[in-house]
Order: sequence, then C-alpha cells, then structure tokens
Amino acid sequence: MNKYSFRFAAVKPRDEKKAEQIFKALPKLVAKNGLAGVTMSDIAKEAKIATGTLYIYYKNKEELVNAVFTECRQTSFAKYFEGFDESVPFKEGFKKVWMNIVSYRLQHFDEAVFMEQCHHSPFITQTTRQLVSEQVKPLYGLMERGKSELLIKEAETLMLLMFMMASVNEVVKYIRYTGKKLTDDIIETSFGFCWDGIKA
Amino acid sequence: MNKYSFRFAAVKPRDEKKAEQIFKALPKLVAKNGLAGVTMSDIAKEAKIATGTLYIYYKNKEELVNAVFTECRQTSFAKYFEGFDESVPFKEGFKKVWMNIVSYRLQHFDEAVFMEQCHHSPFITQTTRQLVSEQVKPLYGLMERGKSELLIKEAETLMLLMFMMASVNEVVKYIRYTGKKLTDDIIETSFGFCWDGIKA
Amino acid sequence: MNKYSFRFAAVKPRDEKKAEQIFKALPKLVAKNGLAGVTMSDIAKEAKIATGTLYIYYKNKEELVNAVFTECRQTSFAKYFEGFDESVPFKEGFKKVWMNIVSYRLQHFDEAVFMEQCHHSPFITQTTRQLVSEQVKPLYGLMERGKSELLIKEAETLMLLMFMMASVNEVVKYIRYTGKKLTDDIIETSFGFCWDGIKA
Amino acid sequence: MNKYSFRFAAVKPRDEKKAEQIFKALPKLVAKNGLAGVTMSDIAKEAKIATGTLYIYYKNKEELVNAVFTECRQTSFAKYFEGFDESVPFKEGFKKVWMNIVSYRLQHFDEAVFMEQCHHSPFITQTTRQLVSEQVKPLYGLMERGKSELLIKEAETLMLLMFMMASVNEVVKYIRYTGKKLTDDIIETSFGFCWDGIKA
DNA sequence: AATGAATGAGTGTTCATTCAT
DNA sequence: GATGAATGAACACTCATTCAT
Repeated sequence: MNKYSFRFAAVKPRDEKKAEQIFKALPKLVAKNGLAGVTMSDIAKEAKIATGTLYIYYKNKEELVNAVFTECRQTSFAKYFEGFDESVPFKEGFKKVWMNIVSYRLQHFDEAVFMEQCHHSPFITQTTRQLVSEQVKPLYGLMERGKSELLIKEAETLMLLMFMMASVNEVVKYIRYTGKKLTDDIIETSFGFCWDGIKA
Repeated sequence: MNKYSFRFAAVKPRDEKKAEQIFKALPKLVAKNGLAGVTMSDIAKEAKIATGTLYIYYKNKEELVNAVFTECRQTSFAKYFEGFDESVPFKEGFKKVWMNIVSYRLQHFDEAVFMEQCHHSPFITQTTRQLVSEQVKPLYGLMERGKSELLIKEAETLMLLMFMMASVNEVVKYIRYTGKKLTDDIIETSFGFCWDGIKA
Repeated sequence: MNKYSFRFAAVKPRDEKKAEQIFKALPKLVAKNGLAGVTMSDIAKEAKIATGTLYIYYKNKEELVNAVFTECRQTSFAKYFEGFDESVPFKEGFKKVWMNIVSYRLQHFDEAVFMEQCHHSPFITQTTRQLVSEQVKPLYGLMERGKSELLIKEAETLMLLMFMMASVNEVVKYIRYTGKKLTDDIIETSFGFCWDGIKA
Repeated sequence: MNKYSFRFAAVKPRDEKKAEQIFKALPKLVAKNGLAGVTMSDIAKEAKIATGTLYIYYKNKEELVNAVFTECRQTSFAKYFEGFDESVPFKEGFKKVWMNIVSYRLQHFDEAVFMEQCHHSPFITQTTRQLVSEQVKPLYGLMERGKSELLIKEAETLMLLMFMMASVNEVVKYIRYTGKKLTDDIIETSFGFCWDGIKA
C-alpha cells in the first residue's frame, strides 16, 4: 500500500455469529414459555443483542419465526440419514434412521417443542409449511423400500410414516418427562413398539 | 320479600350458559390462531358477552385458560370409558377405549389442539398439570390388566400408555390433515399398528 | 319499573367531551411543534386521557389527523358567512366575509397553522382533500356574483379566490408575528390591498 | 513532507459534491412526505451516501435541517435581484423582482414546500429564524423606494412586503395545483392583483 | 350481574445516533 | 473520511384489566 492506493472503505459485514445466536435463542425461549410468551425483546436479550439488531437480520417477528422454523427443520432432517447405509438390510437401516431421529430430538428438545408450537401458530406462513413437505420425501423413500421388500405392512406410506414419527415422539417425551437416561432397554422397548406395529 | 324474590339469593353465582359459551369459544379460537393470538376481547366476542363479564367468571386470563383446560380434559377423559364393559375380553375392551379416544379427539379437534398448545404455555400452572395425572389413572388400570393377562408386553405401563396415545394422535392427525373420512379400513390399520406394537 | 321489567345493562357511552378534548389538543400541539413533532402520547396528555383511549375514538394516527383536519375546516367554513346578508351591496358583503375569515383565523390561529401543516403531510388522504374542495363552493358563488355585477376583475374565479385568501393570510400572519392588535387601520389597509387588487 | 503533501492539510474538510447531494435530497423528500416522514436514512439514500456520512457533515438532524434551510433561503434570496437594474423605472424593477421570486419558487417548488414545513417545526432554531430577517432587507429597500417615489401606498413596509409575498405564493400555488403553464396572461393577472393592491 | 369505555403497561417496530472496520 | 451494522430510546398501537354506569 502506498500513496496511490486507496483502501476502499471497510464495512462491518453482517455478523454470522449473531444470526446463530438468534437461531439458538428462539427455540430455547419457546420451550420455556411457549410461543405465546416470547417477545422480540426476550429474543434480543437471550441472543445478547439489541432489539433493533433483530430487525437488521429479519424484517419482522413473523419472518424471524419462519426463518428459524425453516432452518430448524432443515438442520434436523439433514441429520436423519447420517450414517445410513443403503446396502445394509432394511430393518437395520430403518432402526438407524429411527434412532437418529430420537437422538436428534432429545439433544435438541427445545427445537422439537418449538416446531410443535409453531404448527398451529399464526406466524408460520403457508409458504413455510410447503417447504416442510419437501423435506419429508427421503423418509417416504425409505418406507416404500420396506414395503417393496415385503418387510412392512401394505398400508399407505403416509400412515406408516406418521406412526413411525408418533413412536419417536413418544420415546422423546417419555425420556424428557421422566428425566431418565435413554438406556438400551428403553430403546429396544420403544423401537419394538414401532417395528412390531408396522412389520409385515 | 318472599320466596319468589331473588334479590339476595346466593344461588346462581354464574350463568351456566355463559360458562358454556366461554368454554366453547377458547379452543375454537386457539385452534384458529394459536394461543399466542387469542385476546380476552376475542374470547368475549366469540362467546357473545362483554369483556368485563369474563372477569366475573374468572379472575384473569390465566385462570380462564386453566379452567377451560381442566374442563376440557375432564370432559374428554369422562368419555374414554363410555360403553366400556369390564367383562368383555381385554382386546375388545382395549379397542373400545382406543376408539373412544380417537372419536372424541376427532369430534373435538379444536380442544385437542388447544390442549397441545397449552402444554408449553406460561398460562398452565403446576397445579393444573398435576390434575392431569390424576385423570390418567383409569387408563393405567386398563393397561395393567392387559399385562396381568399376559396379552400385553411386559414393559413399563407409562411407556405402553404413551405409545397407545401416540398411535391415537397419529390417526387423528392423519384424518385431519388429509381430510379423509375415518373408514373401517383406516381404523383397522391404525389400531393394528397400536395393537401389534404392544401385544405380547 | 317493576319486577317484570329488566333494565338493560347501562353502558358508559362514548364521551362527547373527550372527542372535544382531542379535537382541541391536536392543533395546539401542531402549532407549537409542527406535525413532525406530535406524538400520540402528546395528544393524549394534552387531552388529559390515556393513549389507549385515543384508539377508541380513532383507529389510528392517520384517521385522527384526518378527522380533526376535516372538522377544523368544517367548523371554520361554517363561520365565514355568519352575519352575511345577500341583500346588502356586494362590496359590503364581501368585506363582511373577508373580515369573518380574518377574525376566525386569528382567534383559531393554531387551527390555521395545523391545516397549513397538513397540506403537505403524508397523513392527509386523498378522500379528505376532496372534501375540502366541496367546502369552498359558497366562496366561489360570492366571487362570481361580484364578477356578474362588474365590480370585480374579469379573471378566473379560482385565481381571484386564491388571491383573496392570500391577502387574508397576510393580515393574520402580520398580526401574529408582530404581536399587534388588529386595529381599524390595519384592517382598512389590508382589505384595501385585497379590494384594490381585484376590483374592476 | 513538503508543500505538495496534503497529509495534514486542513483544506477540504468536506466533499462539496456530497454537501450538494444532501442539500438537494432533503427538500425533495420533504415535499413528497412532509417533514414528519423524512428519516436520516431516507436522506442518506436519496443523497447516495451512508447514514454515518451524514454525521460527518452535520452534528445531528437538527443541524442538518437548519443548514439546508438556511442555504435554501440564501440561494433563493440571491436570485431575487438577478437582472434587476436600479436605474429603470420603479414599477418595471418591482415587476422584475416579483417575477424573479415567482420563477424561482416555481422552479424550486420542493424547496418552497420544505421551507414552509420548517416554519412550525421543532427543528428550526431561533438562531436560524433570525438569519431570515437579515435576508429580507433588500426587499425592504425596494419597497421603501416605491413609497418615497409616491408610487406605492403609504402603508407600513412590512405589510406591503408581506402582501407582495402573499401574491407571489398565490400564483405559485395556483400554477402548481392546477398544473397549468405560467402564461403571460396568468402573469399579468396575478401581477395586476399585486400592483393594483399596493399602488398609490 | 353485565356492559364496554377507559386505562396504561407492554408489544412490535422505527430511527437518530454511534462505532468498529 | 466513509461505511453500514449495531444500538436502545421512543414511537404507534394493543390488550389485560378496571370501573362507572
């Protein structure tokens, strides 16, 4: 750099860390107080930023909630097939996925509660809801493979899937509300409920 | 002043019809707008009374929500064993109860949504939550009879129960979100998931 | 009234006095601080009511400003022809109206300032602006009579009218900014400017 | 370091081009949205600079508004006597000035609106207001010459001047609100109002 | 008891101003 | 100097609650 060079004015760029803080703050607060009880001021305080700053990242509360909701789902669905191997026998792969979902929801319980609360809230827009149905597709594929291998009951895929998710939610709630550790025993019992329920 | 005069009558501290209107208004509104979006003014309007009148029946919003929540649960649990006959074989009785729950939740879907929304809301007090566990007891008894007859897996009753309720919720959601009629086919499939999952 | 009669629940009706207080508060504040500087909280304080009460009488700030603006104009235009007699010679009648306007604007200077400020504000809607042009019609009629009697220059009525109002505003501002009394001398001089300017 | 180095030069404390952009932006925005509706961010955007930069040129919003207001008045008053020749007969010179003012205000209508809006705003300080009265002095001189030549009514100079400006404003508004071209006819009529009003 | 106008604390949001880059 | 993200006080507006009728 010399006298002929002009450094273009440096600008403080949007801070990725702040986006992350906001993303973490909302589910935590919702799990504690319900969507009803969370204010923008609460979110700002939890994320350790000023209220005004929230509005740099999101146009308003609705957009903030939708964005966090969408990202929550994306992040979680991304994990469901982690370590899943197409080549292993169906039941083993299915259990892997079932277990992945249980693990993720237990570790991110706040997010799970947040997403459940969002479902009937006026904040979540139709656009956001449509995104969700896209994300479910890989799970459909899995279930259909099970049916084609004649290992799974010949029922509508959506019903099978909803039942599977219901069983997942059941373990997660059980662990959370009893405060117990997720032992192998509990896993086997719960997965047993699920598998025996749907196996051909 | 005589027996026909009611000026100082202590009776009728409340108009049962109004209480009923309030009781119906809240779940309806919550199902539409989420607990977050329901105001006392909304409730009054839906119940066709004045806002001030709400405060004659309930001390404040929290008490109103708790009261309606409690009554919702009570009313619904009261129906679960309707037409249940101790003397019929276990599976038949179990299916009767399972079906009762499904039917009630479908017919009173707003109430189901309302209760789900309440679960993580700051409105529902600890006292109210404790009431709930009382109501569940008859279901415990049912499940334990199944275990003692060796028809049901030897798992913790709470887990079995939660799994049963999960399967109920699954059908209800399935019917609601697909908009389908609750056909015998769907009933058989769903109950099949549940029964095969827990049967010994 | 007897035991068969039911007094319908008495309700506190909208208080006309409050509407009046709001109507007076806004122009006063605008004259002091400009439309730019007036908040709903200021208006409420000046009208000695709670901020929330403003929203019982008006849906929002825009409606409040438009309503007060419209009423201001109506009230003032209503006074312009007070004591005006069609049968007196034109110049005399014209002077009466001119003087009425001057008097009114001096006595309600705040309102005059308020209305001027509104003119270029984003608050005043197109609907409100259209109302204004209706109110001007009687003045048009007056001016046209002057022209038909060949006492007034043969110019476009609108121009004559605007010039007349300009001369009114000039006296009003003069009195206000110098702090002088409105003497006969000043009246004669100012009206002279106006009359000599437009007389045939 | 020598005379060709500017490192510590006190010169160019500000970029004249930026000052000009700011000066143009404010009246334009005020004319569109009213003083009430103009934000520092709006000004920055319209002037194509960053908000922070505004604070390099002006300490705060009040100073900015006052500075632009003052400059507006200075620039406009500077034009009023352009092409004015002391040696031509009074009426001709007076008309020249009257016409200059009309022309300037029509061409810079935004500035005229801006200045009118400022008059009752909390932004304009007493100091700024005093500056204004200085600028008017040449107009006083003009009017007094008319009186001394016995061409103008023997009235207070301030009144004559205010009346003259009122007539100017009237034409300007007339042209703007009707959307008409400023024809010779309109000029003659309007100037006629003014001149006949004040001529001896 | 019933009403709904009135209240004012609290909400989402904006915006003048600051500050790290 | 220039930038625009960050700040938080202040705004328009809402809503649980009170109160005069």
